Amino acid sequence: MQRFGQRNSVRLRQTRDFNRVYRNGDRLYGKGFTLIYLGGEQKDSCFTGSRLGISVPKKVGNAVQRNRIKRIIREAFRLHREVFPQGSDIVFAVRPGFPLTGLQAVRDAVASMTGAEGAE
RNA sequence: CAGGGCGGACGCAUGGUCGCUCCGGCGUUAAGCCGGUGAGGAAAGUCCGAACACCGCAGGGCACGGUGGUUCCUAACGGGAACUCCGGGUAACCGGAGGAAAGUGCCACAGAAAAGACACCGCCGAUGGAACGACGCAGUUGUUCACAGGUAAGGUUGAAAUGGUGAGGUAAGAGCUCACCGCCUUUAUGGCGACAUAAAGGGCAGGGUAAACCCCACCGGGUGCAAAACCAAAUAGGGAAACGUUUGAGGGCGGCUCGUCCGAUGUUUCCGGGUAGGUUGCACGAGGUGCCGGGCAACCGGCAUCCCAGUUAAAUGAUCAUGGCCUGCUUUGGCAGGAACAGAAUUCGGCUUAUAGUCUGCCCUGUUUU
RNA sequence: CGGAACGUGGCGCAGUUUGGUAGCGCACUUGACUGGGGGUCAAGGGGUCGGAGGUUCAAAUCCUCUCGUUCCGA
Repeated sequence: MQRFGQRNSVRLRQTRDFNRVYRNGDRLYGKGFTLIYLGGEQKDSCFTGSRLGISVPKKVGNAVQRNRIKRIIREAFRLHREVFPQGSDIVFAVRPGFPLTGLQAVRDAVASMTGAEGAE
């Protein structure tokens, strides 16, 4: 069985990391969310893999609904990393009216946005 | 059996696989491995009260804010318990609570009047007065007037009208007098107290509103774990020492070693404050469970036993299987669907609000049977 | 974590302090002026005052709880 470890080092935690991605990153607009990513040569981290940050505004729902969205997105990133941009800092910005409730729905939505690079 | 009142408990379970936080162990470090651990009754709202930390502070008063039957519980509270009075309910039970006799304000419309009844329409006009008569010496008496005066019975209103009902009394009336009820005062008894009961007396003053100002009693210093403490980059600035100071470090203009201008603002080292960042604060506590004892109860005491989340762009998840619950279809089997409100953020004690459904204790009322 | 403001016809706002009639502008409807539109004039309709409970004779207004929106400080 293949292991998909995901420690905290693959997540964006610092405010300056978020700001750098927001300022210099490329954006992909999906239904109910936006994907912002910054390529490998621009990020100053020595870490080679991708890092993920999730942003869920308060308008989406109460704390239970926001936590559930974050957990689903994090699980999708862990199990289906091939559909996300490679070697980048990624911010998954959720918008009000986020329609995706299941793990597979998130994976398909991201795969259709990023195109053939991760669709296999 | 039906309806109702007051509570209490639970709020999916078990297992496999892949993951996450923290703790312990192994590993020189790292990568990692093994074991353990991980949301609630409201974690929510942030409406009160405290602990803790920093700042302020001689003492007292004012102002401001809060609380409001009594006694008790508690670290404290606007919380809780028991009791008192009032109101609601057949009842179990539920809800409310200082002062309107210190002062001020307000009470629209309607109504005579909305609070000091010298007021208005009325009623009376006994007594006094006037006019006209009767008998007539004085004077007595009748009628009328409604002048002085008496009165607050009645007056369509209004949410609310100055004790109520009945009788006596009167010119008409009036607690003017009486009976009952209400109210007030005093005394006695019971109770820690709120208050209750009884007796005697007063003839009745004192409309409502304090979630209007206010008065009385009690309480309250401010800010909050992003508090606060410790470690501590980069940049700028501060202090000290050394070097340098018209024998000129350094800088401006200029293409330039020259010229000209400014001129100790300079360099090095050290120190202190302190930002980003990190660590502590930070989970053994007014703690949980059980038993015993005290108390009507809230609660308190003793003994035994347990350790029970600790994140910081913020972990507690995903998926599969089995079982239980509910709903629909179905002859059983079975199939399909559903499972609420809601997520720790320094920590406790309360309050309030949200909540699919399940189980359960005590009590009240009605009906039936015995 | 702490604090503040707002919610009133379809829209934007007064009225809340000091409780008794809910008003203004735009919009809407009808009619007149015009051959018609626009415009003007006249008349009219439309509001559980965010929700629930309470105080009061009476609540948009006072008190308590609650919902939503917006903003501020660390």
